[in-house]
Amino acid sequence: MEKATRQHTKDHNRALVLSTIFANNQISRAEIARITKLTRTTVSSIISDIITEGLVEEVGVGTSFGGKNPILLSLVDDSRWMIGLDLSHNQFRGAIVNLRGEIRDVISMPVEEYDGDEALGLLYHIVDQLMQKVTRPLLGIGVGTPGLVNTQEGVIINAVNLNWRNLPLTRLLEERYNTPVYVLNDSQAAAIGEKTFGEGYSPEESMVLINIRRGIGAGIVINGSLFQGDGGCAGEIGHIVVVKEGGELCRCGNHGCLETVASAQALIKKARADIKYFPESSLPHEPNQIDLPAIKKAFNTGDSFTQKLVFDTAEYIGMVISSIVGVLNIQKIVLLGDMTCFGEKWLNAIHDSAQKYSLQKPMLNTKIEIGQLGENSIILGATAILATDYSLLFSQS
Amino acid sequence: MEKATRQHTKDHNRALVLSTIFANNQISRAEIARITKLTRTTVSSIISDIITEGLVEEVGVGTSFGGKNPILLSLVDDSRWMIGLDLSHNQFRGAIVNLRGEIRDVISMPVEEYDGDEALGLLYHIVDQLMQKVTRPLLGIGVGTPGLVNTQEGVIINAVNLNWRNLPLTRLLEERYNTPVYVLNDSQAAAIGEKTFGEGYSPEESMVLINIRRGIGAGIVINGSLFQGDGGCAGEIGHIVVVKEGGELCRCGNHGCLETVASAQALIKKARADIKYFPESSLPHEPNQIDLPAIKKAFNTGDSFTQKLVFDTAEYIGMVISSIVGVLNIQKIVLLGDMTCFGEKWLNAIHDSAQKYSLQKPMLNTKIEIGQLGENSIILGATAILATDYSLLFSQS
DNA sequence: CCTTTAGTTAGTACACTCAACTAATTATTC
DNA sequence: GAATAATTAGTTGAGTGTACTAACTAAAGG
Repeated sequence: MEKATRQHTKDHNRALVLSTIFANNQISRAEIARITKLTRTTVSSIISDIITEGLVEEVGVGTSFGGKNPILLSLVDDSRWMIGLDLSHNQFRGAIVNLRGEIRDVISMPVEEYDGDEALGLLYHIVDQLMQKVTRPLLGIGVGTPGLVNTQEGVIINAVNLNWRNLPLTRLLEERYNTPVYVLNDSQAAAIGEKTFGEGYSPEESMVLINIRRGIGAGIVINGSLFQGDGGCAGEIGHIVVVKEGGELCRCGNHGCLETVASAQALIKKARADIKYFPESSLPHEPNQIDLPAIKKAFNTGDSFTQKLVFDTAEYIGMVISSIVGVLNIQKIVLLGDMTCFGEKWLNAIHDSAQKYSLQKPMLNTKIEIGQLGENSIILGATAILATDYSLLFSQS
Repeated sequence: MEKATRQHTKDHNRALVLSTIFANNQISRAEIARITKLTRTTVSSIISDIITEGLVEEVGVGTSFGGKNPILLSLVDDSRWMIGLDLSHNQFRGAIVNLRGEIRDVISMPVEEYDGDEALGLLYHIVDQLMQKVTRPLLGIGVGTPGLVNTQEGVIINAVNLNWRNLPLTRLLEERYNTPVYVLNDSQAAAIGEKTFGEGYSPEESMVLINIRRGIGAGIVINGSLFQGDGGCAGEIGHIVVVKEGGELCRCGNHGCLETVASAQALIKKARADIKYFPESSLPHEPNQIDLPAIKKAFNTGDSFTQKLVFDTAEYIGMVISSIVGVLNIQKIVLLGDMTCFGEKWLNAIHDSAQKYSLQKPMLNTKIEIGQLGENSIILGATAILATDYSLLFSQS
């Protein structure tokens, strides 16, 4: 617990006003006062400050309801820019993003052959290029990376694919670019991204985002803020054992992890291995030709072999969701990643499975959905953590 | 988000000072100022207020380290009392508790034949009696009850054993006794109790308490405060399905829930059913004579049939813990309830199982322990939620 | 012309801070 | 061992910043 001062009060109320403007495209001072319960005086004073800082502007006059017309205020979307990085795919992607989560520029570069220092060099290269295109005040750099991350200290503890261990990425980037840096696990970033820039989330809501690609990870938002756990690896659900006996060996050393049965890679592997027993299947019969698009196509044509495989993944994902809901009773689960290409049917199968393995009551009110931001969620989440750190917005003027 | 005012600042700093005094048996104003980083002036002013309110008193003079002797302050343990109720056993237990969690009076009454309104009457009866013995200012009444609870609205949604449905207990008790009332699920209360009055917990820590008796429930403390989930039933882990195929029917309607294989009742049932196949076992061979003490005795003598049964429960509990740790990466798990009578061996078996079913890394730093407060944890937790609601402490004077 | 709403201005309240004070003790010096 | 300096504890009174109140102007509707 930290002591409270006037400054905290002020920062809090400024953040309150700013988030109210953020949530309402156009809004008057009086309306903000009604929503926040601050007095009109206080709101006017805060608005005057943030107009000076260029964050907000007067954009017109609203309609009167029996009195003077309100002056409408609006966020200046491009008054600050941020750089967001997504390191979790075959390509590194970097983007310039504004306060509304609109992407102003993107660079992506394949990383497949690189790892270790080379990968870091590629990262620098991308940021160097983006930096040259930054013509507005920069809030900072946000990074979403695979692997275990200690966000507080800004260290990537272990990113297997990139061969990074104990990489102090925050310090490296802050020294090189002299701007605030946040490093987040990719699934955690995606969760924050969906929550901040997706539709229909209230600020204090809890939600869990499950990111299913090669690996499987989750980002957990509790009462509106990211929960990272005592060791920073909350959400590492890919290695929960779901096949109790005879499970396949996982890269983590255990057998029967969720990743071995429900990831995109596991699905492809299983399809390639079993296709020879199902000559009637509409999947390509040459294992090397089986990839996710092929599986999707066969799935959509109703091929029963493929459907069985896909629904099996849904069964396991549903099991883990039932655990999550049983433990946390969080009523909003968002799914992301390649596997979401199987759409509604897959989603319903997951819901049925989750229902099957858990108490009816909590599950009835639980909504399982597919993420709204698609491939951008990680980049947007990495920057969202900057945009919602109002101290960054206030220190610049 | 709510607006911030001076009052919030003041309340916050008062709570900060008070919790500092709470955490240090005897402490001077100057030391509080150093710890909290408030100025000595501010600390003195706050102390003056809370001395007037009787919460704190000057208890002596400390040793000087080259200057004026500090005046030592101490919490007046009995300056406020609370009433705590534990409804989760065969007996209702009610107690008068002081600010240090010391029990000043206890009443317990068997509830076995009662349910519904009769049980409520019994509850009133206990509180009536306790109320007569309350000779200090009362902070309020805290209730730990089995079943699903909506704490915000103070409604017991469903307590099967007591046959309560949508019982607005908070309102009923507040109207009857005209004092603040909190109603919590029993496992949640126990978690708060352990955290507040147990040794070795830091205020902002996360922990999960797993309560294993007839049923199994968990209380989840995240960043120092109770997390109840969107529907108030976070921690309902007893009905996570752990036996995927051929599991026994659970009272919830599903098959293979954790409760059906790892609760005290499940253990007894299994022992009674299987004893006939193990004539060499040292357990009583008459099923009706098998109860928990008997099982404990056989377990401690090294009876292999009994050990197998007990370790099987540990295996399942470990599985669920592995899910919890995988999802939340919380490094402190506390176990409570009848089953803790199997001690270290059982605990180690749980740890081994959890290790087996989860990523090594997060689990290595996870500590699984047995609760420190024993049967009092629910009562103490129900009152802890009152004692740490500093607004209650401040509104009285 | 009255009422209502938006927004501003001037002054107030209050919680924390600062600087300077008193009080009491230890350490140092002669 | 007495005088002095230095340090620590705690208080006092003035000062500061932030939100609030009340009263104002401006502009619209009825």
